[in-house]
Amino acid sequence: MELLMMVRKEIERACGALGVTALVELEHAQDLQHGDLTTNIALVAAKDAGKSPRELAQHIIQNLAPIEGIERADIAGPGFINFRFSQEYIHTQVTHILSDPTTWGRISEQTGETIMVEFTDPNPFKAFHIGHLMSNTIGEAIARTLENAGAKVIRANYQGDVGVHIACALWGIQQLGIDPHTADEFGRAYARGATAYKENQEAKKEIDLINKKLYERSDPVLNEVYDTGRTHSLEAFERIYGILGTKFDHYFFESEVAAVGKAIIEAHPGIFIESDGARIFKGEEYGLHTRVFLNNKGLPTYEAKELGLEKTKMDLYPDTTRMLVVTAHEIVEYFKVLKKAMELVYPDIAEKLMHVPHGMMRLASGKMSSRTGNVVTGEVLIAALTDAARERAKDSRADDPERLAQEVAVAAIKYQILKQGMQKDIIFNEEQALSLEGDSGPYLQYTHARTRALLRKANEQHVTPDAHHVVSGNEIVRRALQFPYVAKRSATELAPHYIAQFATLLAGQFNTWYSQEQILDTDDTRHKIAVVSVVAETLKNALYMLGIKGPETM
RNA sequence: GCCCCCGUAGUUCAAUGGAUAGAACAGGGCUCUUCUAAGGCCUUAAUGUGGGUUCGAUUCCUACCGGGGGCACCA
Repeated sequence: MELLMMVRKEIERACGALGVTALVELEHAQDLQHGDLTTNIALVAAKDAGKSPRELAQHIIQNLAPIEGIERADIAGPGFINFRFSQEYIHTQVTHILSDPTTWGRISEQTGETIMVEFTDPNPFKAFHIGHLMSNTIGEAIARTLENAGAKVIRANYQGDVGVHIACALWGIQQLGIDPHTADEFGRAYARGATAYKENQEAKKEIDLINKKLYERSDPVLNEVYDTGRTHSLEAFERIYGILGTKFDHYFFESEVAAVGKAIIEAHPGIFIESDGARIFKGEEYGLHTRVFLNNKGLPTYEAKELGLEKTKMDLYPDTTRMLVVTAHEIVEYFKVLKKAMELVYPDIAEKLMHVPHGMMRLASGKMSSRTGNVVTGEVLIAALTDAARERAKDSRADDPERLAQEVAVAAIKYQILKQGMQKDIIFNEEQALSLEGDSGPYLQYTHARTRALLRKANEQHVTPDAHHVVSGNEIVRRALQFPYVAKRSATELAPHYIAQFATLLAGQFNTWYSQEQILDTDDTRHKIAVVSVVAETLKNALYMLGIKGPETM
């Protein structure tokens, strides 16, 4: 990273000397044939300089002072200037990676920041479906990417434990005679209640009554069912978090932020005006749309609760410098209204808040909906994948095949979500989801396990890595050296898929090399083991950032 | 109707305004007497349409077409 800055400074100096003032963009080359670093400065500045791009590039190169770590600079294509790392630089970097593998890839861009990342957000008494799996996967990866960049991260989970949807579920539990001690059937109960609420006037009245009683906590029998069910629902979620590898620092509940939100609305009558007995915010005045914050019964809606939530977050964690809310993009428009309202009510908090929308998990059969029960639950998907992975794990070298099967299953799910840009929906395809081959999480795990096996063998043979003048596998090492840059981009753009793409590219390069070269028992084994080590540590740390386990054996 | 997101091989996805648009899956053909075949090699195949900006557009702007989401008391 430091070298990149030095090179950029030197280009700027050389350009300045030539009277060229354009912004210098220096990037890692995508195609390593071109070199390691590349700039398009000559193409950008050619017109102003009154020279052809290649001619200008030539002048810039002639003005460059030697840079330590750079072997040479040359012109290519329409006028790119490409820089190549020197062997000494590569050697230094590899030595550094081998001596301190755990910090490899770590950067300091977000040092000093305290960032709260809210994600997953399932509702008790409702199914934990693959949409929640998606939010959890993306949120955890973002959290880890930010931690890698030096930030202190607070993982938060916000859950709707009050409101009509809960009343629907409780009604369903009563109707179907479901035991509130087991959360398995809650999804079905909710679907039953939600359907009845829409289609059946009698049921709607009953459910509204339940909702009122819950709000007042006036019915001891109902309270008992609610409290028991809530506890077991949350415990069921906790089991899934355990499998997925997320540990939350704090759980926020609608029940505790509702009053906070309501108070804020009432304290700002000029912003949240009365209309048809409700309190609304006129988003239209800001090019957005109008939303209801308190309904005509004076009860806080989602919007009001959200207002209370962000305030509660800051009260609890006053050192927070940024607050991210990771959700599906279906609430993008709501969130804009919320953000505008917050800017008027508490601008200092609003400024820190950022909505991070991701695509939706959808089924081939249409939109997933817990209201109709048309959902694939997280547990079902994990179980199906674990079954598939177990078949393979039987023939593996793992000490604990069952554990491996689960780690592979989680990797397969997470990678499928993280390999693509977050904004896009994922059409859930069972066949593809169950695939453990090709461009997949297990592919990365397998490659990692393969590197570890080589390192174990090398260790048994007392072969130590030698980072000097790595010849075979040189291009793999040069690719790996881009890791911190990729990590930086992921952190600043909140886009973990760059890590996933990078890891797959590196793994592919390694596997090709592996199939062509003998690693152990050759003259340059010590150099090759250095390459293997670099790949192993890079993949391990990249997988960690994605929230995927890197087993030692497979 | 208004607002937001998305249109890339048969399919699922990549591509920082740049160099020959990359992978994987599916199809066809090879490859374990050698360090992990969940691997590797070969092979066919794509930027929705029309304008514009630019030295250069998958990327930015615009219109249209297609898909998705949202648009007042659910979340």
